[in-house]
Amino acid sequence: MNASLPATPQDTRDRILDAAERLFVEHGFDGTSMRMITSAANANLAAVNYHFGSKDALVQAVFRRRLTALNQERLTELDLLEAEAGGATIKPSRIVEAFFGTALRMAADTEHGGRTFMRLLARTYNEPNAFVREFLAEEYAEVMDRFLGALFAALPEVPRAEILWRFHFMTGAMAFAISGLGGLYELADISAADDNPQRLLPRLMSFLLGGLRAPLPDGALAGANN
Amino acid sequence: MNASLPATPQDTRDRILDAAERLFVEHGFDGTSMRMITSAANANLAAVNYHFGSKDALVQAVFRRRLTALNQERLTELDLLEAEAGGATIKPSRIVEAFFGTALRMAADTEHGGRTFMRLLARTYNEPNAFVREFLAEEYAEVMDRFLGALFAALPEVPRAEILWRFHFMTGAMAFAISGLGGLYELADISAADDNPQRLLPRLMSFLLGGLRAPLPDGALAGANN
DNA sequence: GTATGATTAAAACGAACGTTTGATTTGAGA
DNA sequence: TCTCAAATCAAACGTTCGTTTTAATCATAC
Repeated sequence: MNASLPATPQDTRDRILDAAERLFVEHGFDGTSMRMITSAANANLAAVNYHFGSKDALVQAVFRRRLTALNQERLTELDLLEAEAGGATIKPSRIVEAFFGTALRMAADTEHGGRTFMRLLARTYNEPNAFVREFLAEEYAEVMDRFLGALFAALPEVPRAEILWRFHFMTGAMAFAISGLGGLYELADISAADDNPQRLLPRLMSFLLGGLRAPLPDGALAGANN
Repeated sequence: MNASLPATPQDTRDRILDAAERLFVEHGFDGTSMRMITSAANANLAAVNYHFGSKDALVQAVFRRRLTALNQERLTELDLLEAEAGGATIKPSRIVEAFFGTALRMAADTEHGGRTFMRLLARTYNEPNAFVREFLAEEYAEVMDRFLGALFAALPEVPRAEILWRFHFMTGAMAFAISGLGGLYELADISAADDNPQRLLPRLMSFLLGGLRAPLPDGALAGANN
């Protein structure tokens, strides 16, 4: 009678993670209750606390499941770039592509939930929840250190503060790129939207590199700690 | 004994709005309870429902208090630009400055709560809460229409889809600029941070204009609905 | 076949939520 | 001074929250 049958324990865990991921994007962490999650996952209410311990631990598990792999992929790509350069300077565009390209490629994967997860990640950058921020800061620490270091080395003539901020701006553009054009553009000739996900990466990359290479603001070189 | 005394009715309303604004930034809408708000505002628990009707209505009031004025200022600046140009094309940089400059100038005002509000606004762009999204879409409708139309006219050779997306990317960069460097940059030579709010606007503007003027991605001109 | 450990199920826990009620206090005009 | 509407207050409403408990069920090795 049932198509998928009693569901092995591993199944339940994964169904909960999938349901939570999707609901967190839609309603946020606080706006998603345990009952919403478990009923969407066809699991008992107590299943979350049994498998994960608490709601907070579930949130962490949702991130860890994919974020660790994403950041590992980023580090691997950077390793390749540095090995390839062999001590010589790396083109900044390659570094930017390694960081933001991996994210957008994962966001383009609608089959295995990559898109859902990246949308969650994008909207979590500005999450006020304290323990989520701390958790993400820890997960990102090494990646940020490596990529910013690589950009500092690739752009020795640019003050580090400018690079830091521009990387932050680029992250904001990426987050919005992944979130998609919201409901704010409906009046403005929606026919022009063209939200083909295939074109999103080259679109974003052009913008990011244009911003990164832009002339420095007045006074950026005067007395800056380079 | 009391410094500010029994508090006139108008005071209570404003104290509630101020407290809510601040707490929403810190904990989000769902993470901020009526009891947190009223106790932070030195008001009775029932005061919110008395003055505003409901928690949702309070959220709307928090936005309306400042957002309407901000968007009005944006429209006025655009009116000036168009009158000044008198039918001729307007420099895109002027349009970008009119939209994002007003926001960042409000964000630089720490005295009258402008900074707090803009941080709230920035982190609300990705808010999943349905009724907040609808409310913001309505508040922004005219502004988006006018500014995108102005950019379309100022950049007639650029496909509208590209302009639309780049405006979206710029908004993301602005949102992150206002939110500030989070806890993600602590490992990477925090001494280089230099978060002087005076320098934020020129920094962001250089980046935005660089991104807006960047070469179009391959295929952007081929068969695009310009 | 039965013992065993892992998983699911149903029910209840106290706490916190947004909201409402009804009484009390306040302050300005008649 | 009295009046009355506006504002504040303490208390309680019913609901939902995350979590815990206890029993039933399952798979598997002996």
